[in-house]
Amino acid sequence: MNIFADIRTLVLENLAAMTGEGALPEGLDFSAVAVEPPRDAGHGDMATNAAMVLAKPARMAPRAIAEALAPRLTADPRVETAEVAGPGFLNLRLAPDVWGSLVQHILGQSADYGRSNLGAGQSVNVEFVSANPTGPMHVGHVRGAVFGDALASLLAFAGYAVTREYYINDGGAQVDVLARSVYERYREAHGLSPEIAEGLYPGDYLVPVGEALKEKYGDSLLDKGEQYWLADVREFATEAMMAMIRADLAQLGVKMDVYSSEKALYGTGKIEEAIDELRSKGLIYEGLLEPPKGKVPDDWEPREQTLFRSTAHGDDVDRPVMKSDGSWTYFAPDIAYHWDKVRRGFDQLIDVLGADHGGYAKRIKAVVSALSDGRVPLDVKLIQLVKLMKNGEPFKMSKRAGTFVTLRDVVEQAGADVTRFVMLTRKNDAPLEFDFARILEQSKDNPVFYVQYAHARIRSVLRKSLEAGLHLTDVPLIEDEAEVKLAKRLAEWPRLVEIAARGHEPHRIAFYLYDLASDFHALWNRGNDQPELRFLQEGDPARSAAKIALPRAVSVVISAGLGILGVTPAEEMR
RNA sequence: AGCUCCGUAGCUCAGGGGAUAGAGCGACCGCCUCCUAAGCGGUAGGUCGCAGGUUCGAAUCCUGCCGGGGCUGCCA
Repeated sequence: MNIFADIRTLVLENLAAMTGEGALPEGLDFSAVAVEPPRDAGHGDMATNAAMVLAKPARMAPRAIAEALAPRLTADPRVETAEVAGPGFLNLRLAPDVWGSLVQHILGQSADYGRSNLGAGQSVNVEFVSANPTGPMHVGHVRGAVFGDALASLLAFAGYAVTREYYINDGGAQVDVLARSVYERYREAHGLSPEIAEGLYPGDYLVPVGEALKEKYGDSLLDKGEQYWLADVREFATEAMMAMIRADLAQLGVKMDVYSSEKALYGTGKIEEAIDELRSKGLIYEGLLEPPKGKVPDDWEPREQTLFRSTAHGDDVDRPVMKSDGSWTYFAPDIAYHWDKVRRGFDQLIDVLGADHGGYAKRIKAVVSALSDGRVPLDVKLIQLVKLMKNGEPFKMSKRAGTFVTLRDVVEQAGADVTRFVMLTRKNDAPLEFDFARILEQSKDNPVFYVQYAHARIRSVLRKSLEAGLHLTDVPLIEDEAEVKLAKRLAEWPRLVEIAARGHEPHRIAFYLYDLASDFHALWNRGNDQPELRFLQEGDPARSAAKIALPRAVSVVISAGLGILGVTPAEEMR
């Protein structure tokens, strides 16, 4: 039940009827007609812009349309008043019992309230994290992980069939570096002093991997040339890293549906296939690239390369898929990977990338556009950097200085719930300050506690009411304006879900929950001044039961919203 | 130089064609014999970076400029 959508339908029906009666010209486009909550609550419960939008195409005065529409709307039992206001708004005030039925509906629907059929079962692939398997996940990855996971949950709630996917970059030079680094730790495990050359990964997290390697291979790899052990060590080390990353993700509460391997694309003809597919569309050619604009590298030499004509699909320059020595660039397996996703039949693709990869968005979009003949939309969500702070001071993160902050550090200090919620209190394209001191504080500075506190208060009331043997009812008693305001907020939930899902913006859920909690706390405090508004009414079980229905509906929505964000709704605050 | 994101209250940020632009923090004034004050109410605080354009209507869309972050051939 989405009241805004329902009333919009009512408006559209009446506009159609007016057309039928000749009160409006034929063939008008009603798609811009909106029914929305007004900015100012004094204007009513919802407003429609129908008259203003239609005035010009209908060649009529907005007020004339609005005045003709108003009595038709008030004929519906749900609409109490419809007033023309401002430049032509039609402000609607709904019948008071609408809010009561809404609460009943929410309690009946429970966790399904707000679930939408927006996606209509379309399949969406959300690729996120995709951190290189060369070390533990650090804070920079956390935001992308949380964002991708919450977006996936949001889309599922909005009726999409969602696949969460991680692309393992295990095919490039960096996994060779990993293997060499682990090999040194393997030597160390044998009592030899490791030679961590410049360019190798120095982190301690590889020490146990070296030991495990010794467990498996004994001393059989010692004093052997790289060609002898590189492939085995690489596979061993990559698997160890992926096990670590999976554990990190699990700690954050992220579970992937599919792990795709870059390495698995090599030597199987899949890259060749993908490139051939592009070639068959006339998008592959041998050519020279212009030097980059602006600062030209000193050692620039024009070289003939195999290029992808990405400019035919919106990119700024064509991109090399093959190096001048004939080997693939990193871009080639990316093409094959996205070709694979297209062929698996997804209706939509989403790539969640760090903002530092922003330069790749256009070429990947070009790939998907070319390989799907423009059929499959790809949305690239860029995640801005996380600025680590401590007491308002920037907190530098450096591998060398040993202040390398891992996902594990963050989750162990702040907890998964706090980490997830805070990471979602910014738009993905805005930088985020993550202040350890502030986040550990259990106060109003911390939005997670604010929302959870509201939920905990409701659960507390509910526990008390059950102890008192109350017979709950789904029929609420809504008297006060603070209660009406809260109910209206609940009415916005389905609409908000659709807006957030449409825009791929899970942060809207977090902000909504904050507002909902705020309305709830306001009502709660009103009970301090006006005891008759308290949920639990001494000696009046029937009234108590009716008063509790509204907060129960609030807890249903908070719980659903937090569920989308992957945050546990607290039963109590300790 | 190009591409891209950002510029809204002292600070951190929502809003992203509609009416008088919002929240939190900070400041100031109030509210606990009470379902958890981890809360609530109020006051003060704004040329929505600048200039044009589109529109009945622009913080929102377009163009240009200014300022800041990120990226910018054969690394991933």
